[in-house]
Amino acid sequence: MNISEIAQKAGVSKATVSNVINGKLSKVSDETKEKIESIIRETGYKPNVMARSLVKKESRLIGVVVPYLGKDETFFANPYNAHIIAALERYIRKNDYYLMLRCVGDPREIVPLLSSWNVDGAFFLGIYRDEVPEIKSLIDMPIVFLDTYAPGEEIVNIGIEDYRGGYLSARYLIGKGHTKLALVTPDISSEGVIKERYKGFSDACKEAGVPFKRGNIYYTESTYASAVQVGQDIAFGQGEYTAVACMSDIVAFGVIEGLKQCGLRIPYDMSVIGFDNLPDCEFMSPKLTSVAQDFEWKAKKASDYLFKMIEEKCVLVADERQPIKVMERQSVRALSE
Amino acid sequence: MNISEIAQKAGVSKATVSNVINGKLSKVSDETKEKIESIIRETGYKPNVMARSLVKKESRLIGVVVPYLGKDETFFANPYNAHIIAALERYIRKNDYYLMLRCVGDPREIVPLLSSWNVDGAFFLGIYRDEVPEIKSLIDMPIVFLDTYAPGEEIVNIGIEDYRGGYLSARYLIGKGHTKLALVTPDISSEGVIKERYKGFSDACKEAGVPFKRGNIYYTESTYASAVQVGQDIAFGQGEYTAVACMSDIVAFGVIEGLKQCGLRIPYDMSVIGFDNLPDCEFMSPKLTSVAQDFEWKAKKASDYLFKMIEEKCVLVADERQPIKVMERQSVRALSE
DNA sequence: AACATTAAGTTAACCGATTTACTTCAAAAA
DNA sequence: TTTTTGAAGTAAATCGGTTAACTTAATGTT
Repeated sequence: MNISEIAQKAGVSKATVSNVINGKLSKVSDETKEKIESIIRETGYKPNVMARSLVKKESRLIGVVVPYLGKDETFFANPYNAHIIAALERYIRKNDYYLMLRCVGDPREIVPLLSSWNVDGAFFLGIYRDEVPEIKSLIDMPIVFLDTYAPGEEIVNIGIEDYRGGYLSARYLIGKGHTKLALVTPDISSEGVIKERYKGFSDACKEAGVPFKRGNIYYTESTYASAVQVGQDIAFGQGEYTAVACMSDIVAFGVIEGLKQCGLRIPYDMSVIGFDNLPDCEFMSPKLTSVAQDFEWKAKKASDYLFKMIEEKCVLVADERQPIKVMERQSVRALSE
Repeated sequence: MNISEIAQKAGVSKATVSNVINGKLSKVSDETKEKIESIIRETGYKPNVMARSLVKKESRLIGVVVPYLGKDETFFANPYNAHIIAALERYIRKNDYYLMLRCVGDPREIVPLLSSWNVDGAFFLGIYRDEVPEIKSLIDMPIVFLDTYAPGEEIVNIGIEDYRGGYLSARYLIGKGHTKLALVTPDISSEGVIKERYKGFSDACKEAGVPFKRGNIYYTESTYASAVQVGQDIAFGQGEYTAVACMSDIVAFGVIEGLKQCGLRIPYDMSVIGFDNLPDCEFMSPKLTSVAQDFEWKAKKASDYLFKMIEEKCVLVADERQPIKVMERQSVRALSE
C-alpha cells in the first residue's frame, strides 16, 4: 500500500494525497480531503518513513549512544545507564520521535552510522573529554552530551555537579567522624565525571586535614562483579579504614557484598557511601546512603536542548549541572569517641 | 557526499560504485575497485541507509516493543525489562542490525509504526494472549514474542516455565514448613505469564493441602511504589501469614520495604520469595530468594529465531520455555516446630 | 573469417514519498 | 467583454541509492 494506490483510489494525484497527509490544506477542497482521509483510514495506509526521510532530509530518529563497560558489552553493566535510557526514551516518544539505541566500545565508531541513518539528533552518554573533538568534527547534527566534561568545547552538556558530589561525599563521612577513608573508583585518569568526583573528594580531605593518599584508592570497573573483588581486598586490610566511598552505586553494591562476604557488617564494621542514588539503594539493607542525582531532571533538560536545536535549527552551547546533595540512609555510621 | 559524487571522482558510473560497496565484484576490475575504495576511504563516505532501504525493501532495523506500566510510562518501572532489552541490544548489534526501541501503552499502537519504518523484524515483550491475533494479522514481518502465552497461535515465543515457577515457589515455601501463605501479584485475569505463575502456585497449594483462597491474594502493579503499599497491608494483618510469595522481584522488593516499614524483620517475622532472579536480589540483605530465569538464554534464543526468519525468509512456529529453579538465598526461613 | 563468450562497464527504471512550478476553471473586478 | 484573481489540483523533478538489461571491446573457438 503506497501513496500512488491511495491516489488512484481517490481519483487524485499523489501530490494531493501528500498534501492531505501533511496538512497542507490550502490546495485541497474539504470534499477531497474527506475522501482521501476516509480511504487512508479504511486501508490503514501509513506513509513509508524511509521515502519521506530521503526527500525531507530528516528522519525523526534520535540516536542514543551508550558506552559499554565490562566483558558482557551491555548497557546494563551499570544500571545507571538503563535509568537514563528509560527516561530519555519517554521524552523522545512524547516529542514524536523514534529512538535508535546503540552501545559502543569506542564512541567514534558510531559516528558514521548516525549520519548514514540521517539521524536528526543524538544523545551521547558518558563520553570522555578527549573523545569530544573528533565526535564534534565528524558529526553534523544536533547533539547533547550527558555527563561529559569538555570545557572550552562548544557543546551542549547536561550533568551534575560531580566535583561537589565528590566533595560532599568526603565531607559527609568526615562529618560523621570518619578519618580513615578508602575510595573505590573506576579509572580517574580520563577527564570525565569520575575524575571530577575524585578531585572533589580528595580536596575535601585535604581541606579537613584528613590523610588521603594513593594507597587509599582502590580501582575497579563500573561493574558489580569487579567491585565485589575490591570489597574483599578492602576487608582484608582490616582496621585500616572505617569508611569507604564509592564513585557509583553499582560499585558500592559490589563493595558491600565483598565486605559482607568477609564477615564485615555494614555500617557497624564499615561505613559505605555510594554515588548516583539509584532506586536500588532503597531495596537493600542497610539502605545505601548515596550522593543523589535526578535522572528525570537530566533527561528533561537534555531533551529540551536537543529538540530545541532540531526544531529551531539552531546551535546551542550550554553546560548545565544539577545541584546535588547527599541522600542520607543507613549505610554510614557516626563514629563517636 | 553521495554516491554520484563518488562516482564522478572515480570517473565511473553510480552502478559501479554500488557494486563495489556491495561486494558484487564480478563486474569490476581490481584496479577500479581499489580506486573507488580509496576514494571512499578518503572522503569518509557512508551510503544513505534510507535510500538503500527504500529500494531493497529492508532496513536492518529491529523493533523492540515494550509495554509500560505505572504512571511514569517508562520501561524501567520493572527492571526486568531493562535486563532483557540490554541483552537483546547486544545480539542485535552483533548481528549487524539496528535497534529501534519503543515503549507502548497498548501494543497495537506500535504496529503501523513498525511497518511504516520497514522494520525487518521485531521483538514484543510481555504481550497478553488476546493482543496476539491483532498484532499477527496487522503485521507482516518476522516477530518473536517474549513471555507470551498464546497456545494455538502460530507464533514464535520464547519464555520460561511460568507454571512450574509458580508451582516451585509454593512448594519451596511449603517445604520450609510454611502453611499460611500470601501471594502478591499483578492482575491474574489476562492470559500471560502472571496467570500461569498464579495457577502453578495455586495448584501446588491444593496438592499439598495448604489452604489458599481469594483472600490470600494481594493485588499490585508491577512497580516498586505500588508493592510497598501492599507490603504494609500485609504487615497490618499480623500473624495471618508466615510467608509471602511475589510474582516478580520488583514487587518483592517493594513488599519487603513495606513489611520493614511496619517493623517486620525478614525472614524472622516473615519469609519472602521473589520471581525473576534479578541481579538486584544479590544486592540486598537479606538476599532475596527468587525463582530464577536466565535473561541471556532468553535473548539468545529469541535472536536466533528472529534472525533465522529474517535471513532465510522463512516462517517458524515455536514455543520454547527455559526450565527454571528456585535460587535459594536468605529471605525465606525454615519453620521448625 | 565468423561466431561465441567473457570481462568490465553503463543506462535507465525504480523504490515511495515531497515539492516546485505549472495548469485549469470559475468567479470577481475593471 | 476582457482581465485578474484565487481555488483546486497536477506533472515532473528530486532525494540517494540498487538492479535488470544493455553495450563494448577483447579474447577464445571452430
